[in-house]
Amino acid sequence: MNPLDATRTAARDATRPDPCIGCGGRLTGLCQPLDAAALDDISSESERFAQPARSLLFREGDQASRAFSIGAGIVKLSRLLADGKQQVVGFRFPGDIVGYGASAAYPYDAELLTAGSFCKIERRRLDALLRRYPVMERRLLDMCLAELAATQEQLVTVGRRSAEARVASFLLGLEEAYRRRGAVPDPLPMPMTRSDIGDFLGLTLETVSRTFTAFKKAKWIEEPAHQKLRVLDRETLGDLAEGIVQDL
Amino acid sequence: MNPLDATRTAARDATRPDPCIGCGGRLTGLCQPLDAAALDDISSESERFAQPARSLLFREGDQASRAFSIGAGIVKLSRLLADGKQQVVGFRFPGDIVGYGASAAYPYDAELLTAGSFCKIERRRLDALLRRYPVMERRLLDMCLAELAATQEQLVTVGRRSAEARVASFLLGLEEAYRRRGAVPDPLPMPMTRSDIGDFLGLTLETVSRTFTAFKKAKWIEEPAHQKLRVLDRETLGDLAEGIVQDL
DNA sequence: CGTGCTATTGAGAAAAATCAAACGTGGTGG
DNA sequence: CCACCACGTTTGATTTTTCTCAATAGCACG
Repeated sequence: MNPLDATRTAARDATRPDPCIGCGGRLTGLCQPLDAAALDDISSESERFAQPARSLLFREGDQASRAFSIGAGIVKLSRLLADGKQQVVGFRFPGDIVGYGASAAYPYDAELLTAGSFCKIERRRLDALLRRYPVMERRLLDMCLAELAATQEQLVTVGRRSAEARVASFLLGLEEAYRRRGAVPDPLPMPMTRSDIGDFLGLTLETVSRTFTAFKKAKWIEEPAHQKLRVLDRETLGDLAEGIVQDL
Repeated sequence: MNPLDATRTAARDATRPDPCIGCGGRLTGLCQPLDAAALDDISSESERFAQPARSLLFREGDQASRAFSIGAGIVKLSRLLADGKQQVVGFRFPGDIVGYGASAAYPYDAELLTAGSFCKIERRRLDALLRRYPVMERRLLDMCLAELAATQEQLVTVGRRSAEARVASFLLGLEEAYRRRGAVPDPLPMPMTRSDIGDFLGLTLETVSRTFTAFKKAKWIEEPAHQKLRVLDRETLGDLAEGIVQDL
């Protein structure tokens, strides 16, 4: 299970006029299991919009009255602590649902790392849809279970692995996140800063930077341009992530 | 959200002859929203049993063909890494569901810290029940969302807090876990070892031990007996957990 | 009454954080 | 269009926290 992306999505045969929640035309999100009639029904309940990079989808503590489905873009979910430190809870990709949780207020900030397009739905309405379409609720449960598994995996990474293992794990996870959604771009877009990555892995930005430098020197990765990544030695990074070897 | 226990349970009016899944007579788990007819239905699908302390409910990698509901006892979920290190993913309490996840194999060991009693159900049958009783599926989704929030909270604790803050957070979380399930026993049973706690918090057992000693010296907690805990200064521990003060 | 865990305590080592400085670079405005 | 500025990144020196290794002590259980 890859902590970077929570939901698993299977490609679907038909290509329908992009209907609604979590479907960037590829029908890969929450609506994936629905039939045409249901999709029409749902379109009327939800609203699409776009936002620029670095803007906030919502803030920690805001009333959690809306859920969002990512059509395009990458979202960072993060909590700010009393002493100013930050923990990134996860990154979310197209097809993922953001903002649907157990509590009445959002438990973290959601910030766009890239420009993005979304589908917004009132929580109340989404709950009604879930009652009406049990396959949709099933799908949401499966997405939630996948996200839980990913978060537990991330807990292992942060709790018990060395700095190099954490960074290796992040890099492979990023690649895996793209793989799950279809073809892997080459090079991979990597819109997160060293600071974002550090806050995700429980490390400082300096440690992340040093580790990137070391990985580049070792030719395990390269950064052909700003915010572009190419994984050159998947094998070694995997061993490093697992702690089978502890190089550097 | 308390990372120690994932599910929130509301007390219920009627006290029925203990029916099935996750109901230690208190009807607090997955079956909480069901009516009498449904409960009868479900009883026939599930099987009860008990196990002694320190035994395994299942092992990481086992075929995940059964889910378990905890009637009594405390369960530790943990992953073993290649280098022998261990990460405790969470502790589970009566009313919680264990072993129902996204993947075909269990992603962690489940070990009883105390003697426990359980309700076992084939995954296939549980899935059928979920289709038959949408309120049950809804309940499972809510439990999953709560568990996700708790795990994210734990990620913050492990990723960004000091050793003392982590231990303080654990102690308050333990108390909160009991509070959620009714009256808080005094003193609190704390069946986990220093090593279990360390593996939960991403610390060594020595660091946990030292921190406990310091907290006892400061009179913020006491251990009136082996594996018994009393929280004496909730206030200070809370400030410490939040990083508002960094004592010691 | 041993014996095997679990816990405590100490000393030293190591990993990562912190503090600090300089460098690139992308974006903005003159 | 170019210069400048803010921000992200890199790199180095030093400090701190926590880990590791080690030895002892306390208990529960057989």
